[in-house]
Amino acid sequence: MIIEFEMDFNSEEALYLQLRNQIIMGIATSQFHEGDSLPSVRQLADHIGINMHTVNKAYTVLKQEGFVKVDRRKGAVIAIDIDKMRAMEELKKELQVILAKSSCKEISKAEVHELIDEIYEDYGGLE
Amino acid sequence: MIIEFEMDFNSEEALYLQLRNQIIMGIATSQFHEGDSLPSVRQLADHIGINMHTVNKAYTVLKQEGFVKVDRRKGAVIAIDIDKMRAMEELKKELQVILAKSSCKEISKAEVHELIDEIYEDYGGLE
DNA sequence: ACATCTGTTATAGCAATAATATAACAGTTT
DNA sequence: AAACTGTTATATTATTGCTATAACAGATGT
Repeated sequence: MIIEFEMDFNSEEALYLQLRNQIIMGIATSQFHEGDSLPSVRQLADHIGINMHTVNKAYTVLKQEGFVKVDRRKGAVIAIDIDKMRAMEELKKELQVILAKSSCKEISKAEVHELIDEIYEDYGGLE
Repeated sequence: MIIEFEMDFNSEEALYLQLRNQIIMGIATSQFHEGDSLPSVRQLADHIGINMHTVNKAYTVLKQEGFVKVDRRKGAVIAIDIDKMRAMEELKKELQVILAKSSCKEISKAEVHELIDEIYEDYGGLE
């Protein structure tokens, strides 16, 4: 299975974070499932034309954040560690800044809700 | 008017971004109003014990993002430029990553909505 | 007028981060 | 044995964050 990752080399966002984000969104959109193996660091690095260590850093972060476990045999395997409390706290902290910005720009609560629904449609999670 | 900013010098988050975020949240929570002047870069820098240029960078970013206009006489003045289209696009892009994370951690759509309402209570914006 | 405040600009230095390039090591698979 | 896996180590380059001085031009208060 080869997945297309789209790197923006002109972005301010670090390459390893772009990769991390796309993998997380890939899990949320069911492109990756629990137990799936991600490509090896060398394979993926060659494929998208970046350094091995940059991919490795993305995998290490994903491990740290509880999205994958890395196995010497199978490489990085999707394995979600659900620490919901921690996730809720992070979510709240991130939303506080983002919503403050939105509120200042006169985006209504209803509009935010609509946007949430729209995005959550693609994420096949719970209701 | 002196406002207390709480800097975390051990945080990974850059000081100028911490300051930017607290000012934006200050606007959202009506601690600052349109037309209010922020402290001068030197005053604020001395007050919180950081360099003048770090404060200046926060102000410059806030100007860039349309939250303040800086006047040679009055310093940095709260002046919100409402580019709603742009704000909506940014919001969507930021939410996509955050909600993907949340979805993976089994945070339901309903729980996100509750959190939004909770946060928006403090932001005296539109309904 | 003079001193003091404002933002702005320039230059420099230091530390940390991002990304790359090799290289080697220890397991696993074929 | 050869080819793959993640892991670790070292080194280099570029960029960023933060600090430190210093100076300039415009506005303000006495």
